[in-house]
Amino acid sequence: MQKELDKRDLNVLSVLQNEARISNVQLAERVGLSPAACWERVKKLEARGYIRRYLGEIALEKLPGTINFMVLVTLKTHRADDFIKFETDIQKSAHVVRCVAVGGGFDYILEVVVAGMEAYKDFLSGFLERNGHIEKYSAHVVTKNVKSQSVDLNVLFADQI
Amino acid sequence: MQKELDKRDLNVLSVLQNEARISNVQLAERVGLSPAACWERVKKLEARGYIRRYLGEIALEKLPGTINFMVLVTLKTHRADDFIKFETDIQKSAHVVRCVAVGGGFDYILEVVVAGMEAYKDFLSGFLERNGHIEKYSAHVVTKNVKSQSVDLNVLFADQI
DNA sequence: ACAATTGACCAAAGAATATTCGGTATTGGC
DNA sequence: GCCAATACCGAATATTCTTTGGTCAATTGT
Repeated sequence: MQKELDKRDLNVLSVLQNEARISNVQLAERVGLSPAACWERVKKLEARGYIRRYLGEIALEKLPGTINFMVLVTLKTHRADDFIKFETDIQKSAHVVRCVAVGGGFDYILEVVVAGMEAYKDFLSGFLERNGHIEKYSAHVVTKNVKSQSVDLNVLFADQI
Repeated sequence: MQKELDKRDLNVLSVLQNEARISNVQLAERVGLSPAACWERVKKLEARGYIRRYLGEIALEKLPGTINFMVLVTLKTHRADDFIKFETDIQKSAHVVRCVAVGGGFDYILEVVVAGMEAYKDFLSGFLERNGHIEKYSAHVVTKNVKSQSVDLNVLFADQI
């Protein structure tokens, strides 16, 4: 199995990234392959882990009463064990939709979705306060979704395409 | 056209959110509808704007040299015009994949993807420094993608389902 | 150099799916 | 009661998926 992605692979990824429900026939046309060859490539990209999954972007703000907020978290202690414990807790919470570990000033950035003010308070007092590992946090309600798009692979790897 | 989402709509959204490429036949089975009825529902949900689009989640960290980072931004001034200008700039940058406006302490949180150290520095010095509206910012390199999942609509609206 | 192997590709075909269409039942006004 | 609107189903056609077998070119081992 080859190690790198060629131009066509990047092309396939680039299309699927933005139009996950495109038919294989159309995708094949776009990248200049026969449907069968294209299908093989997609399956391989999936198998090799370049495509994690396909998801529908739901307009959560249209659902009544949802509150979206970001939380910056600093842990008390920074041993490997502390990180693991915190991250397992995060995985369990259905309200945390995203969590990245970051460098510089604090440790994690979370994105959280709840279904109302009550759930919002419950999350902060319940989940965060009860978690013994957290030194401090700051919660920031999302007031507007300014932008949410995929990386343009053609821009990102302009030199390789 | 009805205003609310019924139990089945939430069900459909819940499935499509996580498995955007599921076949309509299988989706119909899961939500207990005929394929035709299910198809109509999906099309309506799309037309009503509850489903924004379908996207493939690409494992960017597997692509060679990509750097992912978050930026917290505070604007100098806070008139409506300042926000608009900043947001238009954001829309133009292919490297900014996400931007939310937030309350509490600072104004925006950005998520940025670049293809190497050089592009990273270029972004900070170029895009951010040159933008006259920014008072201060802090950049935080993402060291680990701890979690990235969709909201569980069944949990979020447990009472309504 | 030269098989043998491998991988990517294509065309074709059968299986499965999407999408359209007509028709029925239920609902909510009027 | 009656009409219109809506949600649904089953069936039919158009399109697609997925498999299969075979060609070709590049790669590998000898």
